[in-house]
Amino acid sequence: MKLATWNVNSLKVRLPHLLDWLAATRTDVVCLQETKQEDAKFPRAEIEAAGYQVAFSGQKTYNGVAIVSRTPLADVQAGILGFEDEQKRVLVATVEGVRVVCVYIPNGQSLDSDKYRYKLRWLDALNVWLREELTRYPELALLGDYNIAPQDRDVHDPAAWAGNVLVSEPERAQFQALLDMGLSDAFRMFEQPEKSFTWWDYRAAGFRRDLGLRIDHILLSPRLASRCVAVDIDRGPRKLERPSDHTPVVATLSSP
DNA sequence: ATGGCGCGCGCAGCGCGA
Repeated sequence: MKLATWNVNSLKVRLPHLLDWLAATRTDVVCLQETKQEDAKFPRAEIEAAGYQVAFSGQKTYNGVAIVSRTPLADVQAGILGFEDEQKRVLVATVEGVRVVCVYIPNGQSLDSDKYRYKLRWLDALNVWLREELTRYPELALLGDYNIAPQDRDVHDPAAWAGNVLVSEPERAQFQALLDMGLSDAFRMFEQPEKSFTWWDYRAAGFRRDLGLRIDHILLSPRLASRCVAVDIDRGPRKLERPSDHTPVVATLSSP
């Protein structure tokens, strides 16, 4: 089972990339972020015609998440249970016994911003809800754009990023809190190349110069971590014409 | 590098992303 996450930065623009990528990689489940489309305009028919099912929770202009799966999606729920939030950032569904949690964690903008305080409150709520969800679903995968680079090795230039959102200590502590509840950063379970990034700034030729960050992650519960045989960043889509600024991360799980 | 790009909205130029 191939389980992936990809911030597409507008599904309207990136739908051809998504369909080509699914056909080429035969990915079983992909969590999408920043679809930027209200549900009435979601391209459900195109995705279904490609042989996939899809659940989505979107809004105009900003945010928006979706889960695309070759096999049926059950018990779909949008949002963090018990946390009021107008922003569409969370979608959860069960696929082949796996509780798939798709998240678009807030960016935070800057350390002195209200958006940063929202990000930390949001992460608190996610933590509380996930602990409950984990007890109910021992096979749980948390995939998405975390907007957190967990360690300095996940940052092309840690000195330049010091004091910025995505690398601040409180955010990294929140990421660590997810690991402390028993989840594993699946990417780091394996030997990986140095400078492994999932996002590169559109500006200043960020991708060509490899000025990136690793901020898209797949966290796995112990039961799923024991089934995980590989995790890879697929830089292919980032090389296409009009790419998303993020590229997919893919985990391969062996059969239960 | 703190601009530079790309997106949505909507038809100019701004807010936002990371």
